Amino acid sequence: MNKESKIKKAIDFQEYLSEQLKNKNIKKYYDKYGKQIEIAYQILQLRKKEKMSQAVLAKKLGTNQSNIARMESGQQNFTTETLQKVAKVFDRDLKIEFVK
Amino acid sequence: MNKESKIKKAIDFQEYLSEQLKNKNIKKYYDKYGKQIEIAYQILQLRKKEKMSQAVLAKKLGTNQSNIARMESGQQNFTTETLQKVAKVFDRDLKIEFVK
DNA sequence: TCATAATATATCATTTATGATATGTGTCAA
DNA sequence: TTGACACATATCATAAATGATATATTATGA
Repeated sequence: MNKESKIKKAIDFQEYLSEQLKNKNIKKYYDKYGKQIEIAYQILQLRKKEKMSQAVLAKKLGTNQSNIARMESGQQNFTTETLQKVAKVFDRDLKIEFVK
Repeated sequence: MNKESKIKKAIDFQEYLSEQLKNKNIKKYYDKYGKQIEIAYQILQLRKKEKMSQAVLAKKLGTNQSNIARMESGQQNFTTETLQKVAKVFDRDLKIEFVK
């Protein structure tokens, strides 16, 4: 079975991802940006769940809509302070750990 | 039982912390800086466990000793990129979540 | 004690995250 | 169609993270 058909057969994101990461370039990119894409997605999900617009979330965070769009675009290298603010808005605890 | 003696009787850090956080000023400070102090501590522990000096860790991270000291002092508002680099050095996965 | 390593602190330059405004694009309901 | 809303993107200024060097302080072993 070649790579393409393996990918087509992939049943979930994890499987798809591990296949993609066999490509050195993708791997390198992922090591650097993967985490922030993941965070971006989490924030988007939290916001959607509350049926909140970017503008409203922005106000709650003390910033502006364009900043939220940037945050959710996955191009953001967040600081812990920013993540803390987001957690507070959504009444969550921010968990940051180095796990084996 | 007054506050002081409660604190003295505190058996662990969590208990001590929740007592301290009843003070509004401490609470406010903690909301802003608590997470980074926690991270600082985690990094220190990882480094100590490997019996690694700040200078050696610095080299592995592509930075310098003073920067590690700053990181471990708890005055650092880390970015996810920095945390990713640390995770990589210690062969860990960085976990960032918003938990209920 | 002394020498040396380890860590902390001060300071500066540079890069980057964030705040902010403006504007473009698409959607949807009236 | 038009107007309002939601989101994306471009750009700029500013604050802050990080890189870097020097030096002070502390810990530790000979």
